[in-house]
Amino acid sequence: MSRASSLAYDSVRQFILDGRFLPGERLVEEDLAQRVGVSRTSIRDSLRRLAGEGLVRTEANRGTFVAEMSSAEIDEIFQLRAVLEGHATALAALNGKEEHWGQLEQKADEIDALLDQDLDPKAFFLGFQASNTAFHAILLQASGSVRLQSLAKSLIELPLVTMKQHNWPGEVKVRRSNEQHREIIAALRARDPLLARLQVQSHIIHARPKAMTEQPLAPVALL
Amino acid sequence: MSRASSLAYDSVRQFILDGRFLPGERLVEEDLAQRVGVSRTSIRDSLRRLAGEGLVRTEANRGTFVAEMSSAEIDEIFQLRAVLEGHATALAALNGKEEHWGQLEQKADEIDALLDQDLDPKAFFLGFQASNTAFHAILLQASGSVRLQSLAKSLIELPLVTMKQHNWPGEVKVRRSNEQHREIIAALRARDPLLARLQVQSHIIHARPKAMTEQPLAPVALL
DNA sequence: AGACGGCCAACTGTACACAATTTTGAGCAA
DNA sequence: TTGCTCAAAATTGTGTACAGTTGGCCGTCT
Repeated sequence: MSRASSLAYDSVRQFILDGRFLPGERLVEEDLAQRVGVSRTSIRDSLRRLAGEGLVRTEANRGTFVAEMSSAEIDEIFQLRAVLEGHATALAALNGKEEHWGQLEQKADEIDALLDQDLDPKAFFLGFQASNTAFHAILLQASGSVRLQSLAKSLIELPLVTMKQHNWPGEVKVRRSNEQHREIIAALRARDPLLARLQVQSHIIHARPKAMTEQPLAPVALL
Repeated sequence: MSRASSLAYDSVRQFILDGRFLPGERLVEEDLAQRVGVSRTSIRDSLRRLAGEGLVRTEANRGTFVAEMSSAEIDEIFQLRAVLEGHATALAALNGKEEHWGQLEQKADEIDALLDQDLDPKAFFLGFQASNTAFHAILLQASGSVRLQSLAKSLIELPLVTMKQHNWPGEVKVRRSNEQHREIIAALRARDPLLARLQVQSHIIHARPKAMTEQPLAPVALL
């Protein structure tokens, strides 16, 4: 599973996350093979992996399609993230090292720097997304649980398939979100697993795309 | 991904869960292909899927091996199960239908029936495992969250790769475990999400294989 | 017109052949 | 014996050909 195969995987994944293929769209194997410059074999390999991660859906003898997600499903995913990352944070408060807190702070600083920079919306969003994703990745890493890390990581990127620019967060939301990041770091430094967990849960629940919460949400039932 | 492919997947999966291939053992593609009676292509497909579920581990250009799990990892998995199934149960208490409670009760009855039957250890264990797995599957189904269901299901079967007969639960543990099942059903009937979650968490933490808990465990940090 | 049925094109599923890489082990030197 | 080198064998990675399935198009019959 070397060169061609991982190139295929990275490329197709990128196509989907870029929005170059929209949710529900059919992914024709030979077409992808030509675009990436490898054979169908490697493309099929990557489609299987992506199906395992939930980014695409495969129907027998009919093809594979970019995953479509209803707002209910996205909400489900955010609740699961709250549960899993909350747990990860509690573990991090117990097991994490000093170096992790520093790395988290660095990502929070990056986000504050973006806020001072007055960029156009797209650049701002991409920058925020990069730093924010990194923040949560460090949190997961600090938990020390490899399995938890990979479960949560795949959940985190699922909504990106659907979340396009209509629900980019504004500057105000980002500012508030980063304040929460600081509070999380403080709870971790204090080695308070309960507080840290609650703050992460709240942080993630608040981060749900707002456009999709017009209809009444199912109760969160976190605690 | 029809006949040959799903036959390959089911067969290889069964080989691993049966213990016909032991943890750490190398899975040679052509060997599997001959045993199952399909071509390497289909075998490779199934190995990719199994790798996604964590049942095997694939190293580039070196082959794929049955997953090995340390007792620390197994403990990690049980903690994750407690978190996820606890959440599922809270959702079930809110969303579940009457029919679900009946199905759960039926599985608990099956386990009680086994206890009265005085079988040999292996038959007893297999019977218990079937009913117990079904119980937890119904619980997940009652949560109404498809994503949560598939995440938890793959976690549930991971330890089966390693758990061989040296840590089969005795009759006493099974009896206690089924009493917990009854308590969970009662909490669901009462539509008490908090109580139901706590009972499921406690139930799963108690179900951790005991042989592996001789060394001091990491704090559970569930709440 | 509408429904039925069969043919054709497009695509997925499977097998196999060849290329690339790793592992094995025989031969040899220290 | 131990360690090293190198070539053969075994095994995985990739490409391609062919088989099987699906869905649409078009003609025919009612």
